[in-house]
Amino acid sequence: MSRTSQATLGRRLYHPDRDEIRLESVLSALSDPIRLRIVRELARGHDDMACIAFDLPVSKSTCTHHFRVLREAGVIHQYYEGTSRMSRLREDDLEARMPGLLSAVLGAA
Amino acid sequence: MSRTSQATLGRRLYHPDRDEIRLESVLSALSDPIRLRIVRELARGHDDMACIAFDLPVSKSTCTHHFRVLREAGVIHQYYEGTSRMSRLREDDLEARMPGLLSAVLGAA
DNA sequence: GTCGTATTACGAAGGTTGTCAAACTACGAC
DNA sequence: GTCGTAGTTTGACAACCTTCGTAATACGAC
Repeated sequence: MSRTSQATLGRRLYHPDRDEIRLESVLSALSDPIRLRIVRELARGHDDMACIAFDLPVSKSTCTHHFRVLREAGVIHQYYEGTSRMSRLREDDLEARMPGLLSAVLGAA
Repeated sequence: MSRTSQATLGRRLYHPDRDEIRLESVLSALSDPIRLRIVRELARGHDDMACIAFDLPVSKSTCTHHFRVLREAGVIHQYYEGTSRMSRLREDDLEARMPGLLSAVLGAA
């Protein structure tokens, strides 16, 4: 304990490198309606968003779970800002690895 | 019994209509490595293919299962031809419902 | 330090998925 | 008719996924 502001750094969040992002994982991450909704909101979303801003119809722990799946698949980037966890779409990385995929998903009915 | 060539017709295969194809189902269907491999082969594939032509590293029943998932998601169309079951990508339907998705998936690493 | 907020971690229930083997059905060739 | 080939169906199993509640943690404000 002790070290006060180390904690934020201590809470490490795994993010795959750009070239570690796997198509299967991304598709799988996007195949859940709640996660799709998160991604759509992030895409519409003008700015990075805290988890709480999404107002999802699930419990807090389930929410954490879905954000983790998206992050570990490489779809979103997350970082701590005070007590909140901000999320941002990894649009550039996705576009580099699977060109057109994200926009096709967002554009679909 | 009796009616000889009725049987092929009797074995009905469910296919969703074009406008029943759901994004989540398609993404989920494509998120499995074996199914992705099937789709890639079909896309490269010049012609409709029988299941056996794929030479997949799984048992027959598992094979049946994967083809069914693809068919019920609306990704492929299947029909009987003698003792074989032929498969074909529903490229037009997919393109109409989720433009660019299939080619993005096929183009990805 | 204490308190409140945002979030994570743990553990469990319930459902779905991928896999197989064994038994079965449908068709074509003979 | 019989035989072989292609595929299905059933039933099983382990692994995973989604969900939750509860307990714990990290930070900001006081």
